[in-house]
Amino acid sequence: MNSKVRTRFAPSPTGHLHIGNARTAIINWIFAGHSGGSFVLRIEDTDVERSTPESEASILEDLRWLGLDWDEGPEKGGAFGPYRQSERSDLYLDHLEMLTQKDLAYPCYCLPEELEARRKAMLGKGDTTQYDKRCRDLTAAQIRKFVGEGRRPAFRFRADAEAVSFGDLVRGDIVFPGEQIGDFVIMKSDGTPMYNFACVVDDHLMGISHVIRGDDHISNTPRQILLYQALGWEPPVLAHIPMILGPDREKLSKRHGVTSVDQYRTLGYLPDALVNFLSLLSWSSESGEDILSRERLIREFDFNRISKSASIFNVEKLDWMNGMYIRQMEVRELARHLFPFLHQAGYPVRTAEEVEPMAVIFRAGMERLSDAVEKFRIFFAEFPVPESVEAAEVMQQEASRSIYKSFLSQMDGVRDLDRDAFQEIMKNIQQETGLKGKALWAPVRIALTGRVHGPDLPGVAEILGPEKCRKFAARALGA
RNA sequence: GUCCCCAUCGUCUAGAGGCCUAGGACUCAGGAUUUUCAUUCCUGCAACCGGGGUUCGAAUCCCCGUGGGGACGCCA
Repeated sequence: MNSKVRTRFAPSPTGHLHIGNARTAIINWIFAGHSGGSFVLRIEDTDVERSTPESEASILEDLRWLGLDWDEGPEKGGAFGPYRQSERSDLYLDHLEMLTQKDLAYPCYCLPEELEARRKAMLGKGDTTQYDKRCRDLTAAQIRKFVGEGRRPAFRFRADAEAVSFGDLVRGDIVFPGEQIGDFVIMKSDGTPMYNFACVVDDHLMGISHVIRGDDHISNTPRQILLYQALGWEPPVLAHIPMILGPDREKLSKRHGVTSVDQYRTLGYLPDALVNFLSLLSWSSESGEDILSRERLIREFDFNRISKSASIFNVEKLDWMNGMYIRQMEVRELARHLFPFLHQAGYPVRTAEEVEPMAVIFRAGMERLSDAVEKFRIFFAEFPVPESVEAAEVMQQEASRSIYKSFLSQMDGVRDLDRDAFQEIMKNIQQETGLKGKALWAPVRIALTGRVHGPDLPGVAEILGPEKCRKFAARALGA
């Protein structure tokens, strides 16, 4: 008996990586790390209609961006491949054969339209909508007739259990009445396997020890348990984690707006913050702390600390957390993260290095990386434009004009304008004009940045440099 | 409709019978620091869905309601 922990994340490539799936991936990744096991990535592309290579590529990219590296899977290989279900057809066919041999699966010639009509009728009567088993025991003649009509069969599992129960790591024992489970399709008429079937075959063959997935899969589980039993296999340990809901308390979906990982990346969220935040939905550290490094997440993870109830995605807390990560990050690294946003905004930045000083003075007020576009504008504008009536008014005041004159004369001949030099100049202006505090600083800030508020002014002036400072002050006087 | 799951501040949560006049975090309000804003720090507002049990004692255990969610596909 191999006791090594193996978890898996099995997305279907039918769109971008969704925030809810990302959370599932995170827990799987964390638990594998926690147990010293392996994290397997498997692509469930059995839906020929909706699966696309582009989606697969984007999901892989998002996973990598989140830092959820997989030990086995596409582009990585491994001893249990292939890792795309579309490349494992033979396996499903073989196991279907095993089931039909044992008469646990049978061909069903019903057409989708026929099934749909019957399902509607059942729903109208208020019954459980499940297959009426009419193809269960077809005679050879009946089969010939269907084949003659050109029908290709799907295969259904013969579900006769009285009840199905299974243990769940977060919920304990769950029991489903057998009559609730109809004869479900395991192989489509086009020869591709259905989710429940492929999932069971692959999880077993890939040696998956723990299946950790969203609790919307709970009602699938009894069907899968039946398949494990039919195939003579031991089911893996199951853990159904609560779902993430939108603000309206419904399953998070596209109509809730921003729900995919790539959108959060574009908006300026850090992967560390997103991973930390998502891991805290339905899970909490024993210490009660919120800011947790990946190392701590991995070390402190415990299924006993996963709550059973669904949680609502609360962007405000993510914003706060992202700000915390921005503030605690090394400046060099922050600048590297900021660079693409500034570059894309059209600012003439050449290297991440030249962004560092700006990052230093503005980081305290940032929640998202993209905030830098707006905040850093003052460093790239040809001239600062007063951004409010208040600013414009202050600039016109007589007291401000005397400050600007004094500032200009103080700046005469200044070549290096570091913080201390600027501080010195301000002190001199204070003596010259008799103005101090806000009355002194606000006009200067407005002249240099066009704004009433902003970070520490000496720092701003240092980055602007003496040339611009002179130019802007003169402009303020002339305006 | 049927089945399954869930239920503590607005939100994320702590709580595994007495440590609970229910703790923390986000948000919000007020204050301190500061040339402004922000950061940081301090203070405050704010919750055990309802009803029955069990028990000396229940947010915690049981039952029934109610509410919410999920599933019921030749989707995953």
